[in-house]
Amino acid sequence: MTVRTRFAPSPTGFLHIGGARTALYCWLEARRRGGQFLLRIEDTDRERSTDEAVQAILDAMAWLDLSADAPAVYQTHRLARYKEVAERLLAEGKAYYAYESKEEIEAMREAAMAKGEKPRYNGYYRDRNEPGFHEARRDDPNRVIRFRNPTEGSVVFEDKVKGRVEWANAELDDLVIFRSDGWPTYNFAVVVDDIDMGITEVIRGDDHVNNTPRQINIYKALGAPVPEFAHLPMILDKEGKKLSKRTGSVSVMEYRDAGYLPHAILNYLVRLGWSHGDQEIFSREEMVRLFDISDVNKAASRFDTEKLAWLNQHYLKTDDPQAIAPEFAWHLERAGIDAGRGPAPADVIVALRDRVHTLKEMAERARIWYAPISEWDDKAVAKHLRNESAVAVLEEARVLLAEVEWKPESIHQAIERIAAKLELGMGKIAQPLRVAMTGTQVSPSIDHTIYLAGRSVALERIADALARAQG
RNA sequence: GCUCCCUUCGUCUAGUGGCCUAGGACACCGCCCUCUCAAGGCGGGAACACGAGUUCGAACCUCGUAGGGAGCGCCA
Repeated sequence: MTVRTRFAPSPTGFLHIGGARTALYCWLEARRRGGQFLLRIEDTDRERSTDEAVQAILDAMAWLDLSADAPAVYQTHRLARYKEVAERLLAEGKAYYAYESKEEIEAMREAAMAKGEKPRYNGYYRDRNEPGFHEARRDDPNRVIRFRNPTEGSVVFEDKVKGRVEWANAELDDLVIFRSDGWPTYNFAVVVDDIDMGITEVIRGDDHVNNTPRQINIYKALGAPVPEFAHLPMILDKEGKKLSKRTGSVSVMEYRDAGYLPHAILNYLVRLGWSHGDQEIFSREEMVRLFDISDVNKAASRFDTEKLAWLNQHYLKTDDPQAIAPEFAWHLERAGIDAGRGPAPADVIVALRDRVHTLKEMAERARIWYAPISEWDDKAVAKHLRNESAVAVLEEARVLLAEVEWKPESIHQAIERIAAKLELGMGKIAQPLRVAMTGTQVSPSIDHTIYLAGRSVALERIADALARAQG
């Protein structure tokens, strides 16, 4: 039997970090075992689902390059099928109509809580099947369909992450499977879909563990094979609280905006709750080959942006600059920088990748090569430009850089010649030139900084700096 | 309240009864390198929640305790 996993988000917002990890694990498990990864949009909550959210989730999945093996399934397109299955359950006596109002249900819950019991439905209509009873109530606005849950015994399943979980049926009540508005509820739609889609491995967040026994009972009532389950622990924020916008970014696409590479995010996520010995760096191929859902940890883990940043820089440093260039260009544009005139983005990446953790930061630092210096650091000017040796250095540079072959190595040699001629250390040479080229005292190595500016811009800036040094 | 789940350095984790005076990574600190900033190299501090038990021996097994989390919807 082919392994089939699915990622089933409800489109009520963007794809968040936790969802992305769930999707990744589903994708990896399917890939490693030569199976299929499917996508299902759980949009039965018509109040909160939006088309924009669907698109946002699809976009994020595409950016992370987690592709599904079939077009997405939308629950709203499957209403007829849910009705058909519910009718069957009704006909077989495995489900029944109930007519309590929401207020009555609420009162029932409160009464149970007051007695120190678990709030459950009392099964009032469970056995009301005298002739004509339900026909008379066909149009009751409160009519729902409830699942007739077994009352005895227990449900046992072997969770691939949590291990053996056992649940007494006595703890479960008769859940609503069809609402009074004519739409199925989550627990029912999920089971029908997973059966119809041939899902063999249900991988999802562990906030669903409690739903699993109920769902297994529905599988059994339907006579369908029960899939394997794997419940992933939560991802918490730095403080150990539930991830929320208050304490940092939660949306995958916000991380794109912040300058992270998709692969860095994937690598971070795959290591959050899973490991392969001491290995930290995983190519996509290695992830697919080594990942095993059974090796996932049971405990929740915290999202640490600093480690993500380290990984991001690792990939900035080791990936082919040409491969990163398009994403970098996207950030340049986003920063309002016109990359049309100026150095090749790949060259800029090489110059800056040891110095920044994100592409956003890189774009900001790259500005000096694509636009005029907008701001001069007064301290830098005072310290490195306003002295005799600086003037001498700049004058020598103006001459040499006008004729040197325009490549970093030659520029480097030219600078060394200046140092030798003026009998100055590199510090006395590089800093004035750096201030001249950037307006600040921080930049990549001075030869590359000059090279990336291009000859005409470099000479212009030196002339400008000379004016400042003397004025 | 009830049910279920979880607990190794600050963080992510290795560890499945002797290889553990508990390993790696991020972060932090120090030194080296150095034209600035980084990157890099070398080194350092830092953890088995607690208590019983089983055993010749326990981070690993059992039971309690404490702490944390999830769920208990006509939300998903």
